[in-house]
Amino acid sequence: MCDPIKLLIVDDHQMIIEGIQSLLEDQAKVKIVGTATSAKLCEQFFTTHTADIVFMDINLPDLSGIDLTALLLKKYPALHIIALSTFTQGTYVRKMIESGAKGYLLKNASKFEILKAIEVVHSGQKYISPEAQEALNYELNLQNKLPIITKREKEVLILIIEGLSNSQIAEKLFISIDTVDSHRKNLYSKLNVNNTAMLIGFVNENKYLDYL
Amino acid sequence: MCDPIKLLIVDDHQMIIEGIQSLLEDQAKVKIVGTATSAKLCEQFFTTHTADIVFMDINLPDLSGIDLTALLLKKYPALHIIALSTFTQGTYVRKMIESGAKGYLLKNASKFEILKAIEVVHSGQKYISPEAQEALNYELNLQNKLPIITKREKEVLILIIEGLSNSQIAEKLFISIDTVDSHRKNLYSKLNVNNTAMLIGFVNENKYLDYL
DNA sequence: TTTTATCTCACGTAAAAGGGTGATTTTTAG
DNA sequence: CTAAAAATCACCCTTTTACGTGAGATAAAA
Repeated sequence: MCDPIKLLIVDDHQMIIEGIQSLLEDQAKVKIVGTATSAKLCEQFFTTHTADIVFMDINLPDLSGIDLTALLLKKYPALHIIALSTFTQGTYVRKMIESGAKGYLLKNASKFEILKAIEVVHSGQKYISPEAQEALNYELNLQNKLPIITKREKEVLILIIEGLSNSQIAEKLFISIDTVDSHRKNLYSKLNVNNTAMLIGFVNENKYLDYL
Repeated sequence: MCDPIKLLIVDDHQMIIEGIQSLLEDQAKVKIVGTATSAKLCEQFFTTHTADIVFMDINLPDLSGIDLTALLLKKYPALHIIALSTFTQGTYVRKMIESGAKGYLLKNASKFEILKAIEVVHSGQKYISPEAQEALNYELNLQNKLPIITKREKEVLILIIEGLSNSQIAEKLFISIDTVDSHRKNLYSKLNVNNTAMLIGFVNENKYLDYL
């Protein structure tokens, strides 16, 4: 038999850490080599230890699991990171995968599913839980349908949402009011709305700013 | 020594259940008499068993922990329910307490805090974790500070948010445009904003419609 | 290099919003 | 019953949006 898989758990919930430990304690092929309740502690861990697989919570007190994942993989590209989240929201799944996570598990995963994810990911493949996969598909589908706006349009959009008038935006961006007006018109046209309220409504409904 | 405290854990996350069990297994004064991963299973539990304290997750697949708490307490008023949540959001804390929960614990609680909560609540007092208490105070504070708008103003507000113009609103409510304009001005004045975007921003930031 | 997209600006018009003030009627609450 | 609050409407004026059209400059992609 080969060496056990070295697992690091990064989660700020003591209950979750204990839960995973408890679920995996009878598994010889997986060995929990450490736990960390913050991004900082996680980074410290890697200065003196190594791991094969990391269970990564998305909500950490100091840094998001998404950013921490990207950061760790830059330093240690061989790491296999599996996201661990309460949420099925497609945006999270997408961002974790984009950050380089090899797996996505929900916190209501069964012992069986946890083990499966570890094995699949350790073998070099990806494992995304069915619910997360579905949310991701939905997300990607939606994403393709959403209109694309330019960098400048996004800047203007954000300032509009903040309640600035065209003239205030113009002042802030050092451009003419007419230009701001043009961007605004283009936004209305692209997003298929015809006033400020509808514009904001569109952004909120589609969590549009998350895509940009 | 007296009988151990009978604890039921209601949470749809296997990891959390395992975690709590693991944290409490060496405690003689607390005995976990059951676990339930849904509201339905929780209700079934009580048809054949009893418990002193219930750890209640807020997000359950079939029914919210808030509603389940109210429902259980109607049937079994002697129960002591402690909410268990990832979230510090004041709204949740408030609603759980309103539903009759005697405690509020965050899922990153330490073993020590969990035990303390159990003991305090079992003795008949309330235990709310410091962070949750703070969020609750903030919530109640905020609630008192939020301006009060009238029924009609609320109707107009909603239509504004939906993107209708004053004239469209007037048509819909069978009143004059000037009247709609008056309501709009009063809204701006009461909520201390001066354009549509800021109005919507205020509503979103404060989840204002939830209070009305 | 040439096309294409983006960003920029201008002008004009009509509609809507933003703001102030005042007044009547209806409802609600003390 | 009476005072206060809410809902209604009117008018004025200024600013901002909304919509159309056109066009030059620049940067990116084919």
